[in-house]
Amino acid sequence: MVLKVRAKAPAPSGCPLSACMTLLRGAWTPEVIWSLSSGPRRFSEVRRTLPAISAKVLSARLRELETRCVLTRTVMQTRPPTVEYALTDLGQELIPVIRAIVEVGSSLHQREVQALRKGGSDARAPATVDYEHA
Amino acid sequence: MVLKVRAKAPAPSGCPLSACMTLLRGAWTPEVIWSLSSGPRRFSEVRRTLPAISAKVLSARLRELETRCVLTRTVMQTRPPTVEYALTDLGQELIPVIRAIVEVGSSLHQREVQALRKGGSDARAPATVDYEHA
DNA sequence: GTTTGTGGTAACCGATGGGAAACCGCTCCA
DNA sequence: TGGAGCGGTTTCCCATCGGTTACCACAAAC
Repeated sequence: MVLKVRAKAPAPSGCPLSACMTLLRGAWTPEVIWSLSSGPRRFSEVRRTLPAISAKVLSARLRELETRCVLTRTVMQTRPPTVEYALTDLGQELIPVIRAIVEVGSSLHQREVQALRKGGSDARAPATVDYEHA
Repeated sequence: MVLKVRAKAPAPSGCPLSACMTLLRGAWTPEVIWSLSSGPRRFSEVRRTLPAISAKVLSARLRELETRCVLTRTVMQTRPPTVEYALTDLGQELIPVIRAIVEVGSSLHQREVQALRKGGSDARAPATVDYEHA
């Protein structure tokens, strides 16, 4: 039995685009960061702001973001102990990215509204143009 | 056999964050958009700028981005026929997002360099702080 | 006449992802 | 005595994702 050699690198490593995207990868990741952008929150607080996320995924995201130095996890000496998650400096750097994403998302929503007003049935027509002359 | 009802919506739909992230989802998606940001390119040109992407995935991404109105696909009447991909207005709107991502990626790289200079062995230490007093 | 380049598609297949549900110890409160 | 809330973990399972390989037609170039 010989180990299969991976013919293509999983990530171009040198690329800053892929480097940052690994921080944002995975379901709910931007939402979790966004939820912490207004200040530190506890597990159940984040969960309440993101009602559709499952505990497992939220737990996994928080762990990953911690190991990637995007946020810190602080166990408070209370009874019962509570845990607080807060963005690091690196996490704060991601806020402009997410803000930019939200902006495009909003403009996307406005496009849809306008498309609906205009009639809507051809709003989703394929964008392909066939046989344009060169 | 009863169809399982999806108890949780796959996307919070109203959220502009998720709305925009669906445009960026999937391996290589930001890279492909980035590759087209400097002007229209043909299939094989994009492939050359992204040597590690497979034809299948590039093809899939281009199709998806077309149906999502991020780019247009134009078949040129040449021999042999060539196909040109270009960003739409919506695609152009994504450029600032990707630029922001690249910026964080670069700063990430600088952090790594600094961490290596400082000694590096503890650069990857867990960020958890235990037992902080409330 | 074989290779190169053009722009893909189809089948296969292992890895990963994420949802659902069950479960955990602990403490406060009724 | 028994919830309810805290902050998760574990297991199961299915869907999807993405890489690999093979293949297509056509034309120009070597």
